[in-house]
Amino acid sequence: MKTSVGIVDDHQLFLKSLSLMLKSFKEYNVSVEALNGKDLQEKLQDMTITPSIMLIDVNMPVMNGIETAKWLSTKYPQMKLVALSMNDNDSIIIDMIKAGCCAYLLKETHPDELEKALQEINLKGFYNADVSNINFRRLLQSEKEAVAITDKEKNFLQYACTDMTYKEIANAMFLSERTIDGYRESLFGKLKVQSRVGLAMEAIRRGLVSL
Amino acid sequence: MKTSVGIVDDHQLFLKSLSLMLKSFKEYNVSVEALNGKDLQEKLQDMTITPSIMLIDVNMPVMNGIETAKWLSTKYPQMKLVALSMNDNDSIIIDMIKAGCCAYLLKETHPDELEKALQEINLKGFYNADVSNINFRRLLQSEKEAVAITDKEKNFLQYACTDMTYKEIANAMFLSERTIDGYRESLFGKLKVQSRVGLAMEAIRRGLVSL
DNA sequence: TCGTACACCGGGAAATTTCCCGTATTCGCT
DNA sequence: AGCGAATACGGGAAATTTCCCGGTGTACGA
Repeated sequence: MKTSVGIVDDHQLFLKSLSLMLKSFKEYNVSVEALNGKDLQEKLQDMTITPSIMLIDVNMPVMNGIETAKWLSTKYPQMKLVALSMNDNDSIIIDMIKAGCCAYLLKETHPDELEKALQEINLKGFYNADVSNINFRRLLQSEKEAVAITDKEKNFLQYACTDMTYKEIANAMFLSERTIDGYRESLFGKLKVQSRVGLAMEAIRRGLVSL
Repeated sequence: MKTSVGIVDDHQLFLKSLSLMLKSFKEYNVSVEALNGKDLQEKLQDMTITPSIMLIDVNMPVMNGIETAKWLSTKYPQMKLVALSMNDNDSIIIDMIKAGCCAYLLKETHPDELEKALQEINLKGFYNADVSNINFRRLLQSEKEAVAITDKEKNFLQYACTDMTYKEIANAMFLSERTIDGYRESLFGKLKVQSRVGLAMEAIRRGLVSL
């Protein structure tokens, strides 16, 4: 009996070709392909037998990796979640693990490694690539709190990653500069930065703003 | 006779699975797989028959898409170059076309579209996806100048995308704050921004810094 | 040898960011 | 009714960014 796997990734080319590769693994079969979390929700609804392993891209529009992972881990607790990420300095990956992922994989991983990872997940329930050059120091350092970013803060972040001055942002958001000040202050604390550039960078890294 | 295709992409998982997909297309065969420009150079050296189409990822370490495309278009002028990009607002893509690419493809493209594109490139020598939602306005607007960024400026950009103050950057680069000032000024002009945040954002967008 | 381009540097000032202080309102909860 | 938490706001000041003014030294071709 083949292991049923699902994939969520907004890059169709990657999604489809990865699917093809998994199918070539003999032991695995791809039962769901979705372009984002929302898409996945709809597709899973119609299914009676859900996949036992789900590969989830971190950066997606509409519904990102974290939200998707959280939703899956509550709705389908027995499903094994695997985070797929582009860069190893993605501090968001720790959030993925907190959201219920039992493994992470970088997209520069070799296919053999992927197969090995899937095998191990099936056997042991998790996989941990010490082989991978993921930047653990950085991750553990920021591990303490799975910071919760408000919708308003997220909205402000969008503007903060821009050429606009705070005064312009305040006008655009119909708020006082002081209020904006508060958001900035709060986010500086949450994301552990001390300048607007650092804030913008961290926002990008965590996929809080889409570029 | 199958058409020989080469792929350059730093994400092995994508590289290999895309390769698998291309091979499944019947009309195509993958003769080279490389992780970056440098890697490709070495691998092409040993080949007598070079691929007629080369798929090139834009964002790569060691030797990025632009450099690779430039090198290929001078060394192998008859080779058809196709740029592969993650985001459609990648202003760098216009540089890829200038560097000799006859087509661009987004990674969220559907595989069928890819096959169609390859077909068209083989027949007409180019492919233009008006179907694609690429942001042409933005590209054309920034088309005028293929701004040349100095190595020193690129180095400075790395620091500019950081929490560091200019004073700290100056110290780290063993330069005066005034000199740093000059770099900033110059880059503001070249990238058409008016604040450090804007500079950092544009640097990320153009792939000038790796995040 | 002159001119010009270019990388580097400095003083100073306006604008913006960053960080203090504190207040008022709303809302849910006890 | 009181209380804490969240949200919005203001005055002011230090730090940093941004933008002027200028200068020196070196390299390179006319």
